[in-house]
Amino acid sequence: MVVATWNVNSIKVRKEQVLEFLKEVGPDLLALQETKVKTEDFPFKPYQEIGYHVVHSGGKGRNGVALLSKVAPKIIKRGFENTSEPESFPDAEERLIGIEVEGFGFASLWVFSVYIPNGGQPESDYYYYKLSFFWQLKEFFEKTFSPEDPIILMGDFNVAPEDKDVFAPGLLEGHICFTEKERRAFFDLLSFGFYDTLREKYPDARGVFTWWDYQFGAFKKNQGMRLDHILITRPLLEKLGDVYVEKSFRTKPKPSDHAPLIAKFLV
DNA sequence: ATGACTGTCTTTGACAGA
Repeated sequence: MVVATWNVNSIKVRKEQVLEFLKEVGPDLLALQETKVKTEDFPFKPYQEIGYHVVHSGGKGRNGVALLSKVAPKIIKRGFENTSEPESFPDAEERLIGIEVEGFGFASLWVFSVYIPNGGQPESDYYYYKLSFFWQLKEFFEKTFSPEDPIILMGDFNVAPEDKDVFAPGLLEGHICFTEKERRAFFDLLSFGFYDTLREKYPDARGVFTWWDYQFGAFKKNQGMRLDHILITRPLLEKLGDVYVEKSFRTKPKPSDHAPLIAKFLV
């Protein structure tokens, strides 16, 4: 089983690149974020034609999450369910989508694509919305699942968890996506029972990033951040193979500012 | 000159992204 996550920064602009990725890498499951389209405008057809089931949840011009799967989804979930204050997260349906599939040795495997809010300026209202989104997401998993359930939660978390996840920790301290509160919120989510696949395989690796600013020649200098993550529960951990960033898609003409992150499992 | 950002819509500038 091969799974991948990719913030495409507009599916309209990246439609062909996603098709190319599916043909080259052939993931069983692909999570997309920032599709930036209403569901009726999502280009389902090219992906369905090469054998993928596609579910999408999004709004006009911003946000938007999708899952592409070789296996047909049994159940689809959009946004938060069973949480204490779902009305406080009006855009949750554009930021979280999940499917239940059967296969890869699992009677029930849940797969989620998530796009955590960026947060704007640290300490702003939007920043606290981002932190609350993390807490609500954890509560969603606590109320809906057990850490013994096979779950893959992947997407753009807009947090670089540790110093080794950014190119210049001193320079970026206090910068959005790298503040202490955001990093705590990320690890609090992990405490549900999630494992960060990249760190399980490469605990000490430096310079492994998934996002590079479009400005300042950042990609060329590998001045990036590790903001995209594939999280898994324990039943999947023992089957984890390699995890890597497919940087080639950041070098193509008109790239997304994020590169795909891929995890392979021995099932 | 060895760098220059890229999407979207309320579109020809503002704004969000990170």
